[in-house]
Amino acid sequence: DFVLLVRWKDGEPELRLKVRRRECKGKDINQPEHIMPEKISSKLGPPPLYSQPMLFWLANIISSEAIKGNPTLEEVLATTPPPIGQNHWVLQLEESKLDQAVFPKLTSRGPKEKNRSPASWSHQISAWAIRVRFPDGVGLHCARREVLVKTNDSGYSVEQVLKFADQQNSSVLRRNYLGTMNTVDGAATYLGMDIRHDLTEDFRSATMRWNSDLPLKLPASGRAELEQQKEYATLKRSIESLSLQINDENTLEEARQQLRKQRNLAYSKRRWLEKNKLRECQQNQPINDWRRDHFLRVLHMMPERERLFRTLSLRVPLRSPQGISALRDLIALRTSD
DNA sequence: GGCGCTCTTCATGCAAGAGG
DNA sequence: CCTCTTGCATGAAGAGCGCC
Repeated sequence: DFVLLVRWKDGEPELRLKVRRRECKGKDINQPEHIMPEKISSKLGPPPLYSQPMLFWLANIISSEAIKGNPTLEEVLATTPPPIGQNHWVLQLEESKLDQAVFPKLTSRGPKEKNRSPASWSHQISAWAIRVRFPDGVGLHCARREVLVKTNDSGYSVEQVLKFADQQNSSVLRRNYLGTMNTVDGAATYLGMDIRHDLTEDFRSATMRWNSDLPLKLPASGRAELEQQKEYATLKRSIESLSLQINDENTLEEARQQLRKQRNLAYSKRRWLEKNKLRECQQNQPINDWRRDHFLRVLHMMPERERLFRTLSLRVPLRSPQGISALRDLIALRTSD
């Protein structure tokens, strides 16, 4: 279930999206629905672009040509709701796209038809965190937990929080998500002072290590150490001997198949050793000056990414020139090879 | 010690990139 | 173009954790 509509908000058109998860917790009835508005703001103005959910949804929707008539970004943003009489206008979706994966598998050649699986998500998110130099990775549920802690603290009823999280039993929320740290400002409450809401956040993230010098590839010293290892050397020799046998003209085709299989196993074993060695190097990497970073040196290689690097952190509305520029870049990245 | 939940590890297969 | 090699998805098993 997927409804995109446009309505007036403070004299300007605003896009709003409602999605219902098709699969959630292994059931297919009573799925939770989530609403995402285009405009999010506070006294300080809007949040940074990267945290505005409609940015990514809109880029996703437009690049997958999901709206009927396949309008451009500019046409979608120019859509205005009816003046009087009706509150909103629902943007019709392309029927054939409704079954398409919202989060498709992405390969180096662009999106694939198939859905991304939850298991691979969990792996990938952790890998992304390592890539942005958190040596310990990040669990899929860390973000969920942070959302639920803050939601629980925002004055909503427990019933609404549970519905939001699609949890049936409040003990799951209390035990597994809210954790041991409560957000009550005990001292201020007792003394009748202003209650603070920013006390626990830093402690929740205090164990997250970050190292700007985290190696993403096995350094030469690590590789040398690895090659000294007996297990690694044995593997290397067995791969070589298997390759010799495979290339031998006298080897029967059936035997060759078997040998290939053996070699593939050896490859993955070797990969596993290399990965472990890399993890070890990452864990032991001392923390150096954070300003020594390679990112700025390779940034120029993809203009879209270079612009996104600058625009995504700006605190501007989605419809601002910078917001539209970010949307265009995301669409370009998502549609190009 | 078992349970429920999640994350990590490990094995496997397939597709695509790299290299000759 | 063919073969070797790598990257990644996938899912089962294991580990860790808190609770009872």
